Amino acid sequence: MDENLDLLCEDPGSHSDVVEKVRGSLPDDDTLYELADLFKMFGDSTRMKIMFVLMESEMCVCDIAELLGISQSAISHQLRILKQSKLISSRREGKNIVCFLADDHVRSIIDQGLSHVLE
Amino acid sequence: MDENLDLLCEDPGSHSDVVEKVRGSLPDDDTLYELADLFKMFGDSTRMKIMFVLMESEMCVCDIAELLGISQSAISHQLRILKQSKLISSRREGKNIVCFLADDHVRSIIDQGLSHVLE
DNA sequence: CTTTCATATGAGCAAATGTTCATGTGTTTA
DNA sequence: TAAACACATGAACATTTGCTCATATGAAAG
Repeated sequence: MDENLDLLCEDPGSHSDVVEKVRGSLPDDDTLYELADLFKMFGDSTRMKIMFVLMESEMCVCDIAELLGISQSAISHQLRILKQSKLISSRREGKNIVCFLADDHVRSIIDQGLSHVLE
Repeated sequence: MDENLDLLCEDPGSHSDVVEKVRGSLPDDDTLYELADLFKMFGDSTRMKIMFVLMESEMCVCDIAELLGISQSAISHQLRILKQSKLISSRREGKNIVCFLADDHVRSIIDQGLSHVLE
């Protein structure tokens, strides 16, 4: 038995065809880091809450802060990061800065995550 | 102009209908934290690489380590975390532990991320 | 049973992360 | 122009995170 095993860890120099094939199929490093950085945005509960709120309606900073019960400063810091990642945009409207989702991918990414979490 | 503005930050007690409506539409806290924890798994480049590899083929730990040029210990630590999140499973096969994706959502989540990153 | 190979794991450490606090910037209103 | 409001930002701090190094476990081969 086990004659079709091609994973040969004892031989570090010449690995199996499978390993070489997989090596060639990996995305380049830039793409990989960009991708990880993107998902990092969804990996914090404060940012997650902000995006959930903005999925329902655009909203100014202080309303987001009070709705979520998080300090205005904390919200502002996180909004800065989300804007850098091009996930959120904003416009000035009188005294307020109104924030909104900048990318429809946000919805589909969160939905994919939800369908995993909700079994 | 601006007569339809219903964001009233000066009045902290009674906020607009929109804010109240959004508050009711937010998922419960447990779901939110689970979701953030899920995306946290995709937010590290090492774990991302591991999942990319396993999207192509199941593979034992030492092959993953050598293929990615990352220490066996580091890989093992990350695999532990990924298994806790039910994203990866493994089975023993002789001396080796063969790892594989435990959930098809992994593919769809990564694909959604990729379509954002690749414009 | 002893050795070897594959993997797991704990301690320690450096770097990244998220918050608070204080203060700065910019816009509106008095 | 001065005061008030909305938001941004930097420093400081505590926590989390991901790695290395050393060592433990566990199956398999001799």
